Amino acid sequence: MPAAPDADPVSPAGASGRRPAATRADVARLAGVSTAVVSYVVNDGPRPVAAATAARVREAMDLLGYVPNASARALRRGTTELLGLVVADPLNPYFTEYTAELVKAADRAGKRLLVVDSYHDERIESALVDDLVSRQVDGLLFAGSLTRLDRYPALRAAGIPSVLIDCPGPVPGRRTVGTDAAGAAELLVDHLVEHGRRRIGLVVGEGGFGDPDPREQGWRRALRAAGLPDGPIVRVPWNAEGGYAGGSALLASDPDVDAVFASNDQQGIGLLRALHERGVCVPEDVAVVSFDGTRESEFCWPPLTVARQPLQRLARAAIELLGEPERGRGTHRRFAAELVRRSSCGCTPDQIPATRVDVITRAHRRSA
Amino acid sequence: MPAAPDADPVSPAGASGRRPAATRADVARLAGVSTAVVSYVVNDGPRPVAAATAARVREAMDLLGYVPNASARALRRGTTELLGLVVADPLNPYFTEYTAELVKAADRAGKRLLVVDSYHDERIESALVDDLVSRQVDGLLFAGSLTRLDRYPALRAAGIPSVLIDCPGPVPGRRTVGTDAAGAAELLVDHLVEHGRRRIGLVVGEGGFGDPDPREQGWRRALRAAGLPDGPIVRVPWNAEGGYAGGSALLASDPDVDAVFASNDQQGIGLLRALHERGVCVPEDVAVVSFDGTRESEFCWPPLTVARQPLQRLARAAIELLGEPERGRGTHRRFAAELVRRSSCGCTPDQIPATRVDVITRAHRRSA
DNA sequence: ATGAAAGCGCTAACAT
DNA sequence: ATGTTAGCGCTTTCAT
Repeated sequence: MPAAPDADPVSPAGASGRRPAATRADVARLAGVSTAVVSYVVNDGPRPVAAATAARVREAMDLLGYVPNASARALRRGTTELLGLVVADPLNPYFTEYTAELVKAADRAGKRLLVVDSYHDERIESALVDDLVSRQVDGLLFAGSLTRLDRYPALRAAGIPSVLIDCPGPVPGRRTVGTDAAGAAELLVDHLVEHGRRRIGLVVGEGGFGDPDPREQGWRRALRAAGLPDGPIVRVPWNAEGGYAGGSALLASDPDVDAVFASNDQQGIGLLRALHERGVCVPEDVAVVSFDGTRESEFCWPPLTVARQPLQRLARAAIELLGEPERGRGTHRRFAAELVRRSSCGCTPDQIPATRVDVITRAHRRSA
Repeated sequence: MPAAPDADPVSPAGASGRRPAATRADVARLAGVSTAVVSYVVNDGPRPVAAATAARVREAMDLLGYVPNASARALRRGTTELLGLVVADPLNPYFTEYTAELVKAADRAGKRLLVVDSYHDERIESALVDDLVSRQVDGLLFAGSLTRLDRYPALRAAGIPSVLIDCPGPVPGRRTVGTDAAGAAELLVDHLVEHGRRRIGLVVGEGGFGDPDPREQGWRRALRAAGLPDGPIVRVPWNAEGGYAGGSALLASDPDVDAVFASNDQQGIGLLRALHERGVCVPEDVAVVSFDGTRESEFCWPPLTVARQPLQRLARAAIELLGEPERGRGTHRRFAAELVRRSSCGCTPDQIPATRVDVITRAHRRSA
């Protein structure tokens, strides 16, 4: 006799009218065990199961194409293995690269990341946080904004831990991770000084962390230490358009500028364009350095000398911090940026360590 | 006397030992109604509730800081309002920009996006898909790989719809959306021909869609139509390093090349760097164009002339497609790319429409 | 307009 | 080592 349409155990239904997914009870019935045993097999505990029984259960699961229902499990266990990430500026490659590292770091901890974009809009952010809380995320990460916890009573009430992941300094009562931005600025400005630059401008973002932003503090401190006067400052948005506008303004206001520190890569890249369009040579006429060290900084022209943020370590620290017990006074994990010499600062090829593309070139020469 | 730290009714528990979250039953009790009524209020249906009663319920919810439990709701309703997105190449800005648009488009449909990165690894992808199925996602989006459905029986068995979102052409039995890549290549090569370029090379990726990749088909077709011989081809990875290596190879093998079409922006950007390092002027000596039109293509130097993919429309189409009833033969939604003239092709300023930065510059001049 | 209650799939305490 | 079962929070049918 012809098999019923449902005979194929793996994809038992046609395109339409598929039969309901197998549950734990179906598996138990087919394997001739109780539902508890199936649970023990699926979760590898908490009770032991005889090897032969476990094998029968696994066979039944395969046969039925059984997939556990995460909603039911979450309801029962009270944990979703889900983390929320709220990104204020999802267009900035710094944050997308950071996000990729967070996805990896979460994965290592067996968690999935629910990414949500707020575009710096408090109302959007608020609705999104409510949704994440409702979805019972085990933790919340905030990127690119100093989200105030008291705006989200639901978060606090649910006792969901949260971390500010792009935070140059500690915040009382909060868990924070970040790169020492002031130190990075000093590193960069010192380097420009070593190259003999004397009139070093600053392009900085609007509404950063603290006032003045640590990047500005570091820039100023390094200038003082070198016995140099403050260079011109311009405050613009944290993006390439901002850097472009800032570069134009700087050039117009102070023709003697011989170097500029851009507070993030995007501003640095916009700045580069402003310089190119005016026929200003980089680094001969004006040296440029920036903070972040995203991939784009390596492939613009000329390649940007940067203070690179250690994204992998930041991401892992952020995930770790979520798991740690609450400490009333807050916890800050600070990382140092690393100076990456490329050519925009005035370094010559012999001063620049080999990069990925150099390796490519060499490999190509060999094979040619 | 100082208020106890716990006095705030909204976050009633201290940092530790917080009390369990309020449930629907708590709200019902406080409002003096049944749990069903609370449901009706929360969901605005399916049964009507008297205005006064609804107000009482809402008050009780506020008082208790009640947040619905999405896991319980999902368990009961069988839908999570969650979509999965599997990204093969999360480092490519094209996909991160696409992802941001998908997040927005999903949001419009009241859904959240669970983003997961496969890094082109089938084993990782497989584990990730299983997890997403287990989490009961309402649909699955695959970016950057032609994932074969038959590798995921669980997906099929669960009847979860999926869409290939970066697909230049139809695939039998699948839902797909994509830009007409062959048409985009023609658009670009035609444009180079108009600029008088005669020896137009191609940098293309490895293992694209079909064989040859539509970009190569379009490039060849446009050359034939112009009565030009095929230019040199080089096959390299779909990233900046690939474009760099490809550019180096092209230049070495064929010194007469006067233009190159790069199959994506990243390759175009790497190519630009190879050209710069060799002192080749763009566009004077070699014109460059690429396919994608990511933000980075606008801010590299010189700005790249590109065929831009309509990401917002693609993203919306992808989300829509998930909601449509299954059609056995598959559905493909194709979009045309748009030619964006910038300077890398040889267009002069008067041939280039105003861009964002021009507007910035003008605004700056006015205010100066 | 509202209430009572079954049951979604799973886990784990308590049986045996 | 394995079975039984209560109950997680919610939706919705069926009463009233």
